[in-house]
Amino acid sequence: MKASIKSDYACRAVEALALHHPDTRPLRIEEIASEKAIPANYLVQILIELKSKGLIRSQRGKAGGYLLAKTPDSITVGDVLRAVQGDVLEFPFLREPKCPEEIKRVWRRIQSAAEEAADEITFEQICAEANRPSSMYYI
Amino acid sequence: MKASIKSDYACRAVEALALHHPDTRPLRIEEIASEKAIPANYLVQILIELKSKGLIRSQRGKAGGYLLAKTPDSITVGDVLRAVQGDVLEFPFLREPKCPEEIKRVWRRIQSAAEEAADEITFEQICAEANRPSSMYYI
DNA sequence: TCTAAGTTTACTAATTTACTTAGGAATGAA
DNA sequence: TTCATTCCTAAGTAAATTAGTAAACTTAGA
Repeated sequence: MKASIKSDYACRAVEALALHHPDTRPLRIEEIASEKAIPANYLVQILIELKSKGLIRSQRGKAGGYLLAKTPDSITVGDVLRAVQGDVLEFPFLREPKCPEEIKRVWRRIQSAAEEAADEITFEQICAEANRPSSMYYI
Repeated sequence: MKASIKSDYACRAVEALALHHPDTRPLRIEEIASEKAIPANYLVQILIELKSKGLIRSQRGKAGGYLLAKTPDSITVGDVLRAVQGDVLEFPFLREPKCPEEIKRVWRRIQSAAEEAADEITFEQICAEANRPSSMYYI
């Protein structure tokens, strides 16, 4: 099971918007892209998906750009992963009748563990860590 | 993050060997393949990987086949996933310097949650569930 | 020495990933 | 109303991965 860089880009982008919050000036794609080292044309597609899931909102035209649609404490990593992937962790063979039931239960347990971990982390927490010197973790 | 069917096949194969345990007659690839509905030629490659990681062992020649190399209670789902994939859950961008540290911490938390869940499940437990009628789960 | 098993390597079609490109549509200012 | 600036949408694509298939080889027992 390998995570795609798309999830990483999505979280970095939401982090950028969360760090900008509650400023009401929209952030342009180019600003997010250069700040977070994400290819701008790829980022567009990710932002569209995040928008369609109601996590962020956009403003067109001059002085346009992106803003969070909710407060950073009400957006979790799980929300972002579900927006850009189907699920936090997907097990396509859960719908496969040939997969034994006791093995399906294994996959569901791992799926729940990952999902619960992702749903516990909000972007408010991530922003707090970003603003804190890293040396604090070693005290 | 989508799990590949290879992981599923690997767990089904180890389950077959665990259910057969402690019988010392080796199980042939064809037996495992037909019992667990896995393409035999693909299963070969998976069994080789499990063998190279020391989870199962093989016997060549006539009356050859596969056996567990350890007892079912000492093999976890995590062991099998690490054998056929690099890791239970892989985040390639953890080695990417452009990924912010606070985001890396997010991935590590999800990774740990999935890994701990996978390491808690042994094949002895899976065999016990396989031998139990499914209706027991609803009592 | 025959034969039934595992072993190894190579090949491949289909899909997914991580983009790029090109143009269209909205917004606000001149 | 025109124009620059922004987001929006669709299509295309090279590279990698997935999920196999196939063929030749090795080993061990009868």
